[in-house]
Amino acid sequence: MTSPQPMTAPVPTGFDSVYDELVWRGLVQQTTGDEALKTALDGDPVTFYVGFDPTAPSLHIGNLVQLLTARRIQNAGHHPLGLVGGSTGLIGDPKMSGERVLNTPETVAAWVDKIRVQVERYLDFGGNHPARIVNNLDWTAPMSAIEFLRDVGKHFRMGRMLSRDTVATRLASDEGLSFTEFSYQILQGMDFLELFRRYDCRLQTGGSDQWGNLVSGTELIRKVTGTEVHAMATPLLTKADGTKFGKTESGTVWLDPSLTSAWTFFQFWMNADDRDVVRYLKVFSFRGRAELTALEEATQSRPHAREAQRALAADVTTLVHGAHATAGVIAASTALFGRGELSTVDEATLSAALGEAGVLTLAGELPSVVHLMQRTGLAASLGEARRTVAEGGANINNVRINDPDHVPTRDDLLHGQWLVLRRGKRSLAGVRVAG
RNA sequence: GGCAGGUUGCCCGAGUGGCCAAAGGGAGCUGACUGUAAAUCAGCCGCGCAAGCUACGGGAGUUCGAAUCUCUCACCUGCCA
Repeated sequence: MTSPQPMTAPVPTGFDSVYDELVWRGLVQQTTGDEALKTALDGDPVTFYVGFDPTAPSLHIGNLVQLLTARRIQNAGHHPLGLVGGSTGLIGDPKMSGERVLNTPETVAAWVDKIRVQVERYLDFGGNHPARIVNNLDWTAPMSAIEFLRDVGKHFRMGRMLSRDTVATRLASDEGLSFTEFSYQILQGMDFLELFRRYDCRLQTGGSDQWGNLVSGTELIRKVTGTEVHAMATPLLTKADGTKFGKTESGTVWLDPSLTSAWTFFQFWMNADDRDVVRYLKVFSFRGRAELTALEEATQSRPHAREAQRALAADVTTLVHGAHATAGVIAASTALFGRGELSTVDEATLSAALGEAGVLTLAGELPSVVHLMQRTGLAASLGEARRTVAEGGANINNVRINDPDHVPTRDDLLHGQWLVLRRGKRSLAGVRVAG
């Protein structure tokens, strides 16, 4: 994260109504009332909130959907509240797959700090309708069990709570469901009520998996105050090939550069399927309707040029990692996936590129190609590296290596110290020979 | 607490004494075709150059030889208390 404030003034979206824009971008799965929500968003500034539980040391690109949706609503003139779940993170939202392991309060507190910083990056804290960060631990921690049960619990009906999809599934499962996790929906409902009281917050947004929790809040507010407030859920992003969005072979795509490098992050978007790329642009890019329509047309008429993928990768990487890192990654990609003119790449670009891909630093005798592949992590074992060589998938400086015992020489070093090691078409690593 | 069934490689799943590093499927990897795409086709897919080593829930046995048989421990499932 190079700057806490990557986004400049709102760009024209091509829409008069932010609600219409959200629908067009495919961000509206379900609301408490489409017409009522549209009217509210087209009117005076509304305070709304979106929450993130600290279940990991970083947010990931699934959470980014929520952050950018909030920013779009803010750009339309509304006040966002970014909530970090200091209390809900201690309890755990029930998952279909089974009971969560509780994290220690120290761990949760540490993650809260990291996630707060990430949330701050995507909202605007200046201007006429600044964002604000809140932590639900602030109002939950001081509350006594008696207050919780009398003032909040009394408004929740067991039938309703038990009918929740996740709850019903878990109760029917072998593992069952703890009272702790069962209570989660009450806590989240309470958050909305509290934010309504403190800030007149009237809208909560979240992923479609949060729908029950969102409604838990609107219902609580109606019962306690008689006021109708809104909730909006975004759909789960899908991939055309049916696999889960947001994962690579090596796992979740995180926003934290120490968990997912800018290079890996960029490649993730660059590799988007033609069938998915326009939908992703609508969700993750701030380009307006006219531009996105042009990119959609480009994908259809000139798919090989992959203009939409380039725009998507550049836009999202810039948002998350900053313009500087993105420029480096683009230079890197152009050089390393180019036509083998590696010698023409200047050392600074090469060094930055390989730095993103991963570098193994060596001194002394150069090892053979299979050892290099194994030590850079391109192959999990020497045997796998040998197989790759036998299959014709091993390259040094864009030259295919057919002998597993091939040892590069000093003459092969680019700029006197670099080797570009590639497995297959996409997996790259750098080797830097010191001394 | 009793009785019955189960625990196999990243996942699912076959295998009931040697021909088992373990069928088949999925995932993954590589090549061809391409566009750092999709689809398709082909090969690969425990570790090791190899000899060999490790592996079928943990441990102990029987046997020339065990994923397969015996004992035991742990966990899961179903039925009965």
